[in-house]
Amino acid sequence: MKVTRAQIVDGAYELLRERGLSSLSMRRLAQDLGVQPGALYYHVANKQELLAVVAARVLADFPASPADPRSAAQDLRAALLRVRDGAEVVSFVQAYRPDVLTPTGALNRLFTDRFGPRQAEWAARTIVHYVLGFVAEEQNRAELVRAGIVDVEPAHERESAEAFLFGVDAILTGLAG
Amino acid sequence: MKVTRAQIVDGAYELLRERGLSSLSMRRLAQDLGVQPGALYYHVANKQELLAVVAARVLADFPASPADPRSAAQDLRAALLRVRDGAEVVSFVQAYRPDVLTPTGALNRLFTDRFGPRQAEWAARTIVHYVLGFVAEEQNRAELVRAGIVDVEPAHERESAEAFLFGVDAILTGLAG
DNA sequence: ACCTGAACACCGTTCAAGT
DNA sequence: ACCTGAACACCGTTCAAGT
Repeated sequence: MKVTRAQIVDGAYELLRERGLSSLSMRRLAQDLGVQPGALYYHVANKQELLAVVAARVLADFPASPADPRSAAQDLRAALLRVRDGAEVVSFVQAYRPDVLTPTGALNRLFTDRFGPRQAEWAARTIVHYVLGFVAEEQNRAELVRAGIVDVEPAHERESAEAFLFGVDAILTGLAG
Repeated sequence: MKVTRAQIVDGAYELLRERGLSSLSMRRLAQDLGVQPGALYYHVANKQELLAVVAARVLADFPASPADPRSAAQDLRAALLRVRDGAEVVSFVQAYRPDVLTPTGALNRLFTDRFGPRQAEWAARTIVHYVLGFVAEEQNRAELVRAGIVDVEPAHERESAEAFLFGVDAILTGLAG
């Protein structure tokens, strides 16, 4: 059996999207691809590097040049929600591969007319931290509900979106003032 | 050899504090306590439950009744920074044991005079999400530097505190407006 | 060049059997 | 009541040997 790097990345992304982070192991990925675990390491340095590429794919449909910070925040949340544990993976990768995180860069640009470079960066990170924290909690709860560990009905999307925008608008109002 | 639940919790907390989350395994903890891994499960249901108790201890020196949201945010950050991976552990526990998270409750109370109960809750969560996200990134970077994976000099505490407060003040200004 | 087989050093959790 | 011994079903990673 043969695998390409592209197949590995595709497989990892699909595994994450539909089974979640706890199912995304190198061994299971290898099995899905019909190959021995060691074979993956010929195409990929290690799991961290693979996760970085997968995180970039999660963020792929986040627009490169969003119109305004408010819709950028909503787009970021939407992109993260499309993949199980999306926020957790992106948070993890953000720490050691900040360059993968296009949203921070895009938001940064939206603030450079209002702020100096330092504060534009801080403003962008404030939004991103909030969005990642909010969505991570949403998705963690969803995972626990799925696993039957927690039986609290997850809030309806209507209410979640409302709570989400409350925070976004507070931050943006504060940044504007 | 005998262990008490208190010894297990103390040991887990110490292991986390000085060695970090990646060293906090049930097997290593058992070894530190001079006991077989299975023995732990007589005192603790599973690792998740143990982490919930440890997270509560991380937050133990967060004041129960902070004076104002700004100092509450700083106190929360300080409490998290005292323990390696403190933010990650608290974030993880927050999802399935929100009751352990006293900070949200304390912040909630500080907002109830300005807002209705729904919005006070949202306001509190906005702050907490931001703080957890900010500190998680700080600590993740610190871990990667320690591991030699990333060699970027971590920002000085002066600058980190400044960036942190920039976000806190933006959020609080927005909430006030 | 790329993969297999097999190992190394780990995990969390369970449970009969011991004391 | 509490612990041990031993197992089960996993991990990520490495690497000689094969093709």
